[in-house]
Amino acid sequence: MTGRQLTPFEHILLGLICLAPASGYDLKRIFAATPMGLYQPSSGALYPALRRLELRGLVQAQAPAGRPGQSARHRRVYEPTPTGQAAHLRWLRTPVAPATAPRDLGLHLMRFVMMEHLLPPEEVLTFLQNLADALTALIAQLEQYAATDLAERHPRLALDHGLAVHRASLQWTKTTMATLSAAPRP
Amino acid sequence: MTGRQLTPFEHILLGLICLAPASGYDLKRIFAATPMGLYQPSSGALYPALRRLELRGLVQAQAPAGRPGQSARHRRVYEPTPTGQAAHLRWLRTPVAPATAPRDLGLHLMRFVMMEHLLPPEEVLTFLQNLADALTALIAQLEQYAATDLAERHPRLALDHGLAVHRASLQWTKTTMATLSAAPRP
DNA sequence: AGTATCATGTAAGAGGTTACATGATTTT
DNA sequence: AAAATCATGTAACCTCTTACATGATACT
Repeated sequence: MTGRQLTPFEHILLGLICLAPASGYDLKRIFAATPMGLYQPSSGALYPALRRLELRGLVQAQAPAGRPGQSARHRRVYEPTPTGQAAHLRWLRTPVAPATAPRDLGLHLMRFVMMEHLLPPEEVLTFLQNLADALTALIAQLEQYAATDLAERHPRLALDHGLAVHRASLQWTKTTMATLSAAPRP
Repeated sequence: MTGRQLTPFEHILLGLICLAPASGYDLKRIFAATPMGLYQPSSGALYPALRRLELRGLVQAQAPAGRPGQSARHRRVYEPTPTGQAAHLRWLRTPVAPATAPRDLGLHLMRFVMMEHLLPPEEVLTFLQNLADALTALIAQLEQYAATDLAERHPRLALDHGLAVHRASLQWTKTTMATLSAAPRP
C-alpha cells in the first residue's frame, strides 16, 4: 500500500537523514567529501529522490526555526518521520541475499556503517556472519568454476582476481567480527 | 558523426560478438553461464542494444546460410563489421582513468579478458601497469583519509575493507604482470 | 558592483526493468 | 497433442545524466 520499495539510493539518502537532518546540498557535500563519494549524485537525481521520500511520508522538511518569514534562505532541511526511521531500521535488518551479495557488497558496507548506533552489537555480528557465509559460498562457486573451464589464459586470470578480492572481503568480515567481539562498546 | 559513445553494456556485447558471432539468445546464455553472470541482462535491454549496434553499422546479422528461405528459424546471428572490430579495438586500448578506476574495475577486468588475442603482450602489460598505478593512487588516497577522520568506529572499519580489497586488486595486477612476462605466449 | 558559492529545481533524452506477447521448434 | 524450450520483441514505467534556469547570500 506504500507503493514499490525504495531504490538503494533512496535508502542511503534516508539513512543519511536518519543519521542527522540534512538538506539536499548537505547530502551532496557528504557524497563529495567521504570515500563513498565515488558516486556523485546529480541534482536531477538528488532533489527528485528527496521529494519522493517526502511524498511517502518518510522524511519531512523542518519548519523554519526562529520567527516565521524570517529567512529560511531557500534551504529545505529534511528530518526523518517515525515511519521513515522504522523503514530505515527495516532496511538495516534486511538479510543478506547470498545470490546478490557480491553485486551488493558496497551497499552492505553502507548498511554496516549505518548500523553502528541503531542496532545492538549482536545483530551487527549476525549481519557480518551472514555476509561471511555468502562470501564463502561465492568463493566455493568460483573455485568450482575454476576447476572446470580453463581453455584460455585471461579468463582464468580474471577469475583469480575475483577470488583474491572476495577472499580479502571474507577475511575482513572475520577480522571485523573479532574486533567488535573483543571491544563491544566504549 | 557516429553519435554518442557506446555504453559499457554495448561495448561488452560488441566485444563478445567480436570473440565469436552470436545471437541475442546466445549472449544471454553466455551471461548466465560465466561468472560474469552476476549481471543478467533482460530481453528489454539486450535486443534493443543489439539493434543499436546494428544501426551504427558495428555489427550485422549474418545472411542465412544454406539455401535461402530454408529455415533461418527466427535467429539473428550477429557478426562484427570492420568498423565494429575497429571500435572494439579502440575500446580495448582506452587508457585507464585513475579517477574512476575503482568504479570501473569490473569493466577493466572484462577488457583484460578480451585483450587476450587482440592486443600484443606489451600492450596488455602497459594496461596492467596503468591499472596498478591507478590502484596505488587510490590506496594512498584512502590511507590519507584514514589518517584524518576517525570519529566513529564503523566508518573506519568500512574504510579498512576498501583498503583490503584494493590492495588485493593491486597485488593481483603485480602477480599477473609477472605471470604474463614469464611466459609470453604458448 | 561583481563574482563565487549556496541552494533548489526543471526539461530532454537515454537506458534499464518488469511484464507481456508471439511464434517456431523440440521433446514427451 | 501438450508442454517445454528456443528466440525475439514491445509497451509502460521509472530513474538517471546532462544541461540549463533561477535566485539568495557572502565575499572582495
